[in-house]
Amino acid sequence: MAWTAQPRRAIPAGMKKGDHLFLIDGSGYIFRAYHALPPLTRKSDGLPVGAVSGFCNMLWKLMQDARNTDVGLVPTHFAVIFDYSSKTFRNELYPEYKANRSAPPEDLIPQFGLIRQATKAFNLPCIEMEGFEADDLIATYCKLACEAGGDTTIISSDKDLMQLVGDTVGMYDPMKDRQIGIPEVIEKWGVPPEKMIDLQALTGDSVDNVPGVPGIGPKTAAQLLEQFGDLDGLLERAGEIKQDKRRESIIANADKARISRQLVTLMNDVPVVDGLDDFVLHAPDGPKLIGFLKTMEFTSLTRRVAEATGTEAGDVQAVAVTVERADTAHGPDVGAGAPTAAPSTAGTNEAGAAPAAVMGEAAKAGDTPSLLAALRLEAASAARIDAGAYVTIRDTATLKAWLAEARETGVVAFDTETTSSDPMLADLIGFSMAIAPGRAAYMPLAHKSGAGDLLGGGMLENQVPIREALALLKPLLEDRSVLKIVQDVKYDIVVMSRHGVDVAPFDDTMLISYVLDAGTGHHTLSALSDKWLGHATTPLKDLAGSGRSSVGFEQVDIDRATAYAAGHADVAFRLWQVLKPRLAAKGLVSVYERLERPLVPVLARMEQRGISVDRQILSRLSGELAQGAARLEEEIYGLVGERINIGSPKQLGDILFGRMGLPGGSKTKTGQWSTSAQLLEDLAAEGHELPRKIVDWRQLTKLKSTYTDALPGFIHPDTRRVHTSYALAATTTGRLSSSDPNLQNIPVRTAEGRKIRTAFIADKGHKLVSADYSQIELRVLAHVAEIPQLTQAFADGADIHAITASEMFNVPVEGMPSEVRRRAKAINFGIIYGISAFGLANQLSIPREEAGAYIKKYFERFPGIRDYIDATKAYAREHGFVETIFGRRIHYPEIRSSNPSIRAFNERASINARLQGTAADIIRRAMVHMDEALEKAGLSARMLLQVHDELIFETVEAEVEATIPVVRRVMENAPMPAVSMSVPLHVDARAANNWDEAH
DNA sequence: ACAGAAGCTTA
DNA sequence: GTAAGCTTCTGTT
Repeated sequence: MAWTAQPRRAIPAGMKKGDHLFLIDGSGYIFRAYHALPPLTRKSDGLPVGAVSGFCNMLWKLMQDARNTDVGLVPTHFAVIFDYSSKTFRNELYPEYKANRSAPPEDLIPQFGLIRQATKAFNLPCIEMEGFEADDLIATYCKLACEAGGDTTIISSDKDLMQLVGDTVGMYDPMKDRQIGIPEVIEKWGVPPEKMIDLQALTGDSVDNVPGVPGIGPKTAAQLLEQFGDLDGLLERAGEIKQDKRRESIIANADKARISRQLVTLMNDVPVVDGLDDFVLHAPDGPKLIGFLKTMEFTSLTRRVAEATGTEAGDVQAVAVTVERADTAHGPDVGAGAPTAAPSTAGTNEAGAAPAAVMGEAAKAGDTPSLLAALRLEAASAARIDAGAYVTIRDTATLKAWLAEARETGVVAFDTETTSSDPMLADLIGFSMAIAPGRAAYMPLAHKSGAGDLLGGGMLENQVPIREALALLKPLLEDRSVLKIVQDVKYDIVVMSRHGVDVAPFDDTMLISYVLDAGTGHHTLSALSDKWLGHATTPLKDLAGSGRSSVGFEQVDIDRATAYAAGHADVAFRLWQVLKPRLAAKGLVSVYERLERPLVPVLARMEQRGISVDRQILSRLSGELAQGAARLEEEIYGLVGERINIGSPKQLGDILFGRMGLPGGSKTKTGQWSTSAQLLEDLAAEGHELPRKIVDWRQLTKLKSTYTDALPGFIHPDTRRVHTSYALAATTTGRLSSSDPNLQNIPVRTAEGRKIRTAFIADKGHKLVSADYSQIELRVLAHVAEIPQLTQAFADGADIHAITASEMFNVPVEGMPSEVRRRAKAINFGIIYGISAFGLANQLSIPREEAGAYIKKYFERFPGIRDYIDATKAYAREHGFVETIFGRRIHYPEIRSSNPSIRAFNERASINARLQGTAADIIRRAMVHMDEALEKAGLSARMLLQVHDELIFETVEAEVEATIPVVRRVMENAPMPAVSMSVPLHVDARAANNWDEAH
């Protein structure tokens, strides 16, 4: 139905019973849309319009939806409410209110004005008032509407507004398509709307700087309000609270709670100028609205509005918009900051060139990558995902039809459903695929009846047999002309590889997101779906339950499994359409193509190979550790006088610093005594017997529980090797991480710990080869900061810490005292970590002033490093990210925080990220090139493990001598040809029967 | 049963 | 001072 069909009210008159007022929290929406939607959607002239696009889509959708909903949700009155300025009457109440709000992001600033213009283009009133927040105006209009007998719906999900919810006032969250009434408020916060004020007064709000009562969160607050009725009752009878800390905190902070209550209470008697009769809804002026939308280049919304209003879009001219530009000429624009030396050839993988028809109808000649990216996003965020529309594939004929269609389009998203999150143990239960947005299917393969007896229930009927299914899938999954889209493809590659299927070529939505947005959150399917599609995926536990009562996916009802699994393929497909063009738009294609995608099969092979671990060695060590720990336990009990739980820092602290009265006890942030190793070591150095024994006990029990006892449990029943799992997208800097088990933190520093490494062994007739980069991060620093002395020292193969000490303290390297070198070494590490006087002082156990003096001295001798640090901070602050020398971006969205410690932390992290991230890129490149180099050299060596700057191989004994030079060459030349470093890289390599001796 | 804190392992 | 993951204890769900 066309919009113009909306019944008009002839005469504007206030409001009457049955009327319905819609109030949009415009300011809240802007910020939410900005953060939820693409960071950098831009119009073709560079104007950032992501939030405006979201706002217009929302407004339009809201009106369409509202018209289709039951009676009572059709608006008769409509207004959009904005904040006027940051200073309000609350600042007089409490000067710190919202004081830690940082300035809006640069690319959001021009959008404030545009959103007001959008509101006017929709023919809607745009309401704001100096000295009051939008929330106060909303409260006031709610009250006016209620008094007039009308209903109100507030378009927002802000908890600050929930206090207004009542019989005639509801809320609606347009992003999650969720109505919020009294039951929803109670469900979310545990209190009815009228108690929200008291709840917020207790919990406070760190974003707005509302203090609240420290230590009281929403759960505790709700429980207290339940018990005491309201805040006043609680404050009066606070003495009755049983928990010591809670009682004390509430008594001590009663004033804060009272001021917080004033701050969060919305004012509902603002002297507003516009009355409700000004809000009577009028039909939009088609040409006026379309003119605006055209100007903003929101093509698909323009088309939809034109259809609905019966306007011919082609007849409408774009209009002028006024923009408060922060700096559109130099903003973080697409294509800027491309890697200086990374080549950007298409590569040999057909996956790089998806068929134009699939990549999008909009990709016509003349369109820029960023325009395509913007169009994709607009379409995706407006689309609805219907889980009821998916198909269940139950026979080979249907499967063949889907496979034929996938081959035709050349692109297919798929996902596997299995029995385990460990791909080496996972059994295939089902397979889902999507060939276009909304066109997805699930093929159950091994679902069982839920009514399982001890034998686990029988296999259900009407499922394609796994062998047949795999035989049909294999040609498609291996077809070089069909691109497979998968979220976290390494998992599926390992699973399919165990069934003899070699998945290629592929795109991985998780990795694309990681390249685009490292540092801005997680890259799981659910997070990406929320962020880009505005679609909440169903948690697995909704289907399979959790904990004790959970069942395997094979027990999940097939209809529900279809909605879930096909939904994943559908979402992956849509995400790919949105995210892939953004790589080109932001100049990040080569990072994805060179550092991410090719590493996936390399890591999949490493994980599948695993490494041999000697059970007997671990078992013997475990016994020794148990004995040592038991002896220490008896000695500790003797000294303490009772059998405390040594593993409980709480009990330990109470005994050591409470009962025994040892000195120097400091506090953790929860107020407990600190019993850190550092502190116990200090006490031991003062001659106390007990702390030494505790430190020793901790070392033994740590080694036992984390390593000697846990590792045997990871030995695979079939391969009899240990298969770790590498995460490609878990760190912000580009490093890998390892888990299940983590083989990147196997002990090495102490003799006791190193024994664990002797259990990692080569097969019979084989050797382990360990090759590690020497000082790679300092070499990267010397290169990027262009420090002549350091570059020269590395070129000479000199002792870098000694050279640093010599420069700083004017002492010759010959005969240098080890203490002098140790301090220089600590400073060098400090630089890599984004040095602070506080941290260096801690590390060296010296006064902060002295540490500060060292740093000052260091910068005098190496002014280039100070310049590098300053330039990095400035760049990060301007752009919100830093880059490695290969163009990898690492984002620091909080770097402009007004909180000095948050800001300083982000500055240090960004300084470190360029160095750590570049080193991570270098070893990634080495790993990508390694297998081919070994094969070319006719060597059978296989890469098994990566530990950040070290690679561990297994090779037949006879080839050890030939392997080491190849490995060194590949690692040392890894930056080439993309980057030619001014500092040589150096790799040490050794071979031995176990990891301890090889390292 | 789960979440957070504390502590410890690595580069 | 950077970047991770795992275990134990503790308090809450």
